[in-house]
Amino acid sequence: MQFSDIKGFGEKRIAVLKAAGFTSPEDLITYFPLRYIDTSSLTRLEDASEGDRVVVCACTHETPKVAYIRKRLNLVKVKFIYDNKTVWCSWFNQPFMAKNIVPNRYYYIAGKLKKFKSTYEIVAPELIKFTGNEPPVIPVYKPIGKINSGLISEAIKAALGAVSVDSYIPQSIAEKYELGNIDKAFSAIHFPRAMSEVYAAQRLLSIERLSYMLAAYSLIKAADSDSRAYIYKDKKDKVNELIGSLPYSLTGAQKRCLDALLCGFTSDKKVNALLEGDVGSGKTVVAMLCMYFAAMSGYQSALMAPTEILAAQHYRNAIGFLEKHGLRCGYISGSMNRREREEALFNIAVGNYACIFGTHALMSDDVRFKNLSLVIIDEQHRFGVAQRAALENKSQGADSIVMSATPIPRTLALTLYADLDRLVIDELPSGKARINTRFVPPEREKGMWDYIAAKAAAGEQTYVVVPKITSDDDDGGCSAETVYERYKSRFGDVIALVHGKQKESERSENMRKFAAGEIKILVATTVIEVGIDVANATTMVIYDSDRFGLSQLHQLRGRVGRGKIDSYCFVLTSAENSETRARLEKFIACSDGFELAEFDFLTRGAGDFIGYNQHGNGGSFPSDPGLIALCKVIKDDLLLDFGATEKIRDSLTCGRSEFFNKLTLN
DNA sequence: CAGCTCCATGATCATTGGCA
DNA sequence: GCAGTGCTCGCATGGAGCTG
DNA sequence: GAGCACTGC
Repeated sequence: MQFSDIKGFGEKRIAVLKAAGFTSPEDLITYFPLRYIDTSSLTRLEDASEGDRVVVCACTHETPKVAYIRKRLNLVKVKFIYDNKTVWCSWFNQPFMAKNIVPNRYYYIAGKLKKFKSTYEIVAPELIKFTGNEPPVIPVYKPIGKINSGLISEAIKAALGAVSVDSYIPQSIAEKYELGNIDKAFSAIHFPRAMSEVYAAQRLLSIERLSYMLAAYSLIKAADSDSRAYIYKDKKDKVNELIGSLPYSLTGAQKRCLDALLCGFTSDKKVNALLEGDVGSGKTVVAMLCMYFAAMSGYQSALMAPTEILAAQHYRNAIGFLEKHGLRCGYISGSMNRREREEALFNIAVGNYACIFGTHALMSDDVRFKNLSLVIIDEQHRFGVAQRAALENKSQGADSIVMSATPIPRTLALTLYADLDRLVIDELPSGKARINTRFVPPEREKGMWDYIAAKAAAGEQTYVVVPKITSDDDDGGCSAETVYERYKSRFGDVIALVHGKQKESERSENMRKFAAGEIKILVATTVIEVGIDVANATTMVIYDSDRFGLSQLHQLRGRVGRGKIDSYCFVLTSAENSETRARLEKFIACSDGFELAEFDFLTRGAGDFIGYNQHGNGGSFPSDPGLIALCKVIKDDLLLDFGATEKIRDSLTCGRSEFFNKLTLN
């Protein structure tokens, strides 16, 4: 089937679609609606609040006309009547709307509600003619170039009529778990007769997708022979020697994880581990000790980081650490010039470098290792199935360790990383300061200020974190700017503001001043979440704390207490409801990132941990722990089914696993 | 820093003719 | 193939935040 | 006004 078979698609539009990566109508099947307009459930505007998406059915009695307000701005504003009540609809710069709207005809009007006193208004709503036989639920797609939602819908309709989607889950298993038919689910997602059909279909697609992924992981793991290709000499004593020479001692958790890894290396099975630890728990040292161990047997090891900055940082650390102990370290990144790159490639290939650091450039084809026995990947949650398969391929026979800094909830990790041995560094280095967390009700804010002032006088510093930069959207929350002004009038000049919209120079200058202690109070958005380390900062204030996930709050809290002085984290909120209170209670009571992550996961689902790269929610990742558990069970059944296993294996080798493997973690 | 996408803004505040 | 007609659908811009 | 289908050449 071709686009040209569909009415409305000519030369230009087909070109647009091709440019967007859609070669045929079938490709559009996984282009899910952004949202739906449900004409079967009309909104009572009295019950709706500002900003809600509403749908009403109304007509106007007047002939609309265009008001020319000034150059380049005109307005069509029409009084629509529904149910004896008035809704104003305005269209800016769309003068043609005036002649499109026929008086005394009924329309469905869908858009975001604005309220003023007792009047309702919708700016630039969608207008759908009421005919009495239109579909009850109308899908809305994100336009592709200048191709509008309706046209996309037409193409999908044609495609769905011409092909059928088949499931990775065989009939028998689908029946066993009452999953329903995936082909029908695709139709339901695009052309639902009621919203309930959409939800059911989304659920099914999620299940299909995750169980596919899980099965694929298992297959990748199984295809990769478990037995090791590189035999290490038992040089644990050398590693211990190195540990002894460190200016600090390892924590119990670090030792435990390292031991487990070293035991793995010297066993006859390959190591596939997930090494998790909070920021500051010392994962990197463990990683480097492993690299050292590999080098003691004459092998190469590689550490891959997600960004150039991190890769470079690891490399610098390595120079100060591993090179001192006689190991040559190399670095490779995409931004090297030709000469540097070639030199690096040469040294890697002949084995001059024992330990190699870099970004994903490490994975490119021209990088050839002499004898790579260990691959360590730092903080990559962005790898889908395909990449994981590719990496497995690249590092044939090598041990691999995946490091993650964001605590992944246990339940989720056990599912997604079922093929990896999970090691957790759940202990922070001793000698670190305690952090006390307190809830500050509004009436105590003044008292808190006095505390901050006292601390500032004593030379200690404070972070003030706010969820957003400006407050023009005015949803009632605090903004960095308003809080900054308030603090400025209270504390004077010892204060600075930092946010993502500032010029880099301004931001880094403020950061520098804070780090140097010239500034005592830093008002900031979440830009400070990572990569700032000021030992003298002992107080953290978080406004509108309900707007952050628990894990994020935990990350923020980790910015203080980095020196020896005990620290405080104050959380404020204007939210009253019991659920947000419960979350904050949990945060206050608990200082373990993993526990918080788990709590977030169980109460709010996986949304905070998993990013989608799909439009709308069709087939997004199941965020419900119960559903994830179900997928695990289905995965096991899939692996027992020969036909299903073959199908999945095929999809992997063809690199054609389509949308079912496009999931990314963040 | 650049380039991208998403999203709010744009005019007024009431709909309307008689009263003070 | 191409010109002409008539159909349907249709804003433009800037700020904010994210990604490379 | 853009893009497309349709008609008539």
